[in-house]
Amino acid sequence: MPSWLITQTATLTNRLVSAALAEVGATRYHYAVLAALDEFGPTSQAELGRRCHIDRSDIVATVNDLVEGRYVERRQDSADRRQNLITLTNTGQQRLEHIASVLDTTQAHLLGDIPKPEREAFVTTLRRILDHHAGTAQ
Amino acid sequence: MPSWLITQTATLTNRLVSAALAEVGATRYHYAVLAALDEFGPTSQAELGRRCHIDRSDIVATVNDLVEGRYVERRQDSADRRQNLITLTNTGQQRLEHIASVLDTTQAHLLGDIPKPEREAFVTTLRRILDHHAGTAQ
DNA sequence: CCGATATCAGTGTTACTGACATTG
DNA sequence: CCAATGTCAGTACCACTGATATCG
Repeated sequence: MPSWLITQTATLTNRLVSAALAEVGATRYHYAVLAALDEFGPTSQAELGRRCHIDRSDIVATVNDLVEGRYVERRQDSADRRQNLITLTNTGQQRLEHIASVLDTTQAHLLGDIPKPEREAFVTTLRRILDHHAGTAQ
Repeated sequence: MPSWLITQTATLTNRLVSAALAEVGATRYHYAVLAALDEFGPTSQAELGRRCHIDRSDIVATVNDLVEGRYVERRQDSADRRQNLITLTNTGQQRLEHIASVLDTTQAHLLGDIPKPEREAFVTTLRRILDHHAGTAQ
């Protein structure tokens, strides 16, 4: 049953990833938001949520954490005062690189001896499934 | 980042699967335990936990639910009185088939237009990852 | 005494829901 | 008036931890 395999694999992945991130005091949400800011530049919270598939409510808490660590800055958008513009700081940039290197190690451990072509096909399929549901799933 | 894709896919999968199961009043744990009983016959709770990768504590609650619905029976093993032997009832057998058909539909929706060979390769890789960590992860 | 089993109580994370005030 | 945004409180499920009692 593929769905069971997917969730089992995800459980395993989450255990490894969470443990690795916990050692540097981060969470998956922290990484996702930092990476999105690095890729797309200053972004509103609602937009961050859409890009990372994270709920608006959870973005609030995540950004609170990141502001506290001086990894991002939150300021009101003067053009649309409903929105907060979140920007990555230099410290945040370094933080992201650190977290990414930790995740690289974890990834290698997770995928172990899977040969590269199979690994790439696997990633392609994951991406295809997600893309296929991109419209229906926020 | 593969691990991010895996967890995103799992989130999507869980949303679809949980929604489908909720409509028939079931959970993923219910399905896993019923399926394990169908495959392996009467089993102790600890063994169920190992087979399904579910914690012993959670097996207790799951079996409680299933006993309440008359889907399984729990009785003490006369050979080893520490153990409860859990057996699938006829009602439970029907329940399992019903849930499985619901999941089949969900699965088809999830995997959408992925061609069969790619689908099989995907499942193979999932299995390989899980097997590779079978020793380290209970 | 040690190990395995079942149970219970409780924790933490993730994902989500509903409500509200503010702004466009 | 309606829609979007940010915030807060609370819920549900999943995974896990620790303690306890029983039994082999």
